[in-house]
Amino acid sequence: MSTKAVKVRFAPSPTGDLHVGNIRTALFDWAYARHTGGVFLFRIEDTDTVRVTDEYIQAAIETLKWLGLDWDEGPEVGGDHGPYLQSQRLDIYAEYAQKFLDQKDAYHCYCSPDELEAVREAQRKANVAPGYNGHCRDLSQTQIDAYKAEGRGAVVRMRMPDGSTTFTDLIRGDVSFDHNFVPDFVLVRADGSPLYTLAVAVDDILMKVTHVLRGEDLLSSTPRQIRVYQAMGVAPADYPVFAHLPFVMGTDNAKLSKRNGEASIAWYRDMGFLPEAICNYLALLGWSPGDDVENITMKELTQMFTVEKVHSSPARFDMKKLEAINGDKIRALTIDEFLKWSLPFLIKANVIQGSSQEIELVKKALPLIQERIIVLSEVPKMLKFLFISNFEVDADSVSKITDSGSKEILKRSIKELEGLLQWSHENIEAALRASLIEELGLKPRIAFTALRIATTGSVISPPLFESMELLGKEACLSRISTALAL
RNA sequence: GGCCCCGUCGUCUAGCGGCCUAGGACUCUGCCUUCUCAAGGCAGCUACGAGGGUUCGAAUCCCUUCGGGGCUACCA
Repeated sequence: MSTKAVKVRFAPSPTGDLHVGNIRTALFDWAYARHTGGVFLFRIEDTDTVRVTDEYIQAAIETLKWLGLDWDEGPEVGGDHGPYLQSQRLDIYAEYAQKFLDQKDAYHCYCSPDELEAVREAQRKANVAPGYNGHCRDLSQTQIDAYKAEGRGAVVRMRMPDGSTTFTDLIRGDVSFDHNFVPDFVLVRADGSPLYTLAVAVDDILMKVTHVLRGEDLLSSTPRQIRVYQAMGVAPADYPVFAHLPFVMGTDNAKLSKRNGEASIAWYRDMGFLPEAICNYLALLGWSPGDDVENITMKELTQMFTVEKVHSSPARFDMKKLEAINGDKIRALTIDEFLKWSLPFLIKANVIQGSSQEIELVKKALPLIQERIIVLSEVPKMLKFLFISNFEVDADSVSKITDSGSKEILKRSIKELEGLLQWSHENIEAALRASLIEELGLKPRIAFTALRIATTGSVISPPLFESMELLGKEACLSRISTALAL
């Protein structure tokens, strides 16, 4: 790897929405590129045309943008080694496939899928490592002609020489694979389209990628990539360096699914998780800055991140911890930032339409709820009472204010509040405490709960007096009267 | 089955031969604070998968074993 500048790539195959495992990989790729002052390259691996869709590709691009993982080369931003969609590089792969064929590094294989499956089945029964048996490795011209006459299609298969492949994984150390367990593999389908095995290796070389940080599931395919580099004539010193990241698993079982936390990142966005919180949390999965540091910014991540500190063992995804971090991040927001993040949720929930008066009120109310929520989607729920015109008390709270004690509290409150000259939360609190707590001798909890239900409609609300101040005198009195009539 | 990877509290982790009667965070429990809910503060519960070595000394090194996972496609 010498001293050349670092270039890291994130190359997902968008066969669905990016999930947290993909994101974690992207995050580490990005962090490593930024840490080293290198280049972050984003490539779309869409050689699996039946499973990859344009929608998923677009979603992947949007997701990276939303997370703040900006790339230096790739879709939308371009670069000197494009195009960055593999579907637009087909001629390049065809060229290399032909070269490998010419060099006898690869050969045409005429075995049908059924025949191959039969071979594997027999191997499994015989307790032998399943894999291609080399049937078409050294076909004579007459055999080839015969197959062609049969109308058989042919895939291009890479010849794995005897021996073994050893490479140094930055996270796992030296890893070695005996070629007896790495069968000849397919580079090009019978229809002429390239496979991941070909495209990934060709692109990493052509795009001058120096570091491949990817999921652990690709570890055992590394010898195949290296085989392609060899066939391309690349000197070993110019091979990318590999680092296989541990998995992110679900809470209970192996793979992340909707069962244990949503797999799709879109869900987190809709729930109101901040990108910074997601990145912070994901950074802690399989990596640690040490020194008991946990709450870090994106900037600090790029400063501290090193591949050497990445673990080799898998981590389980824990929604609770993500929520805790999200709460921390929300509390760390300035009011203007908090406002910017909250507005879309309020509008989407139809709590406000977005007028400037509404926004002013939201801005005043936000400090009251900032330390009370863990996700942004709670904002509408908590502020709704300030904006609804046809106010109603929560069905399950009604019974708590219809007893005579509560009615007395509400009556007294109206009397006190009507006489208030200046409608500030300090004045409201002082007047109510004097009357309800000191004169009537009520417990604050009892007195204020009744009032809370009457004014906000719920037993749970932002701080009562501040809420009343924001609601306004008229609305408060009107709501209390309405509650009294229940 | 074969090949490969992995193994510290429930979870994420610190630890890289003595500082460890194993630290932090999240969760959970209790308490304090308190107008609800939170936030905050304090306290508590709980871990080196097992068995052998090496060593004066091991969570840290070696071996075995058990357990988990990945790959084994004309998916990536």
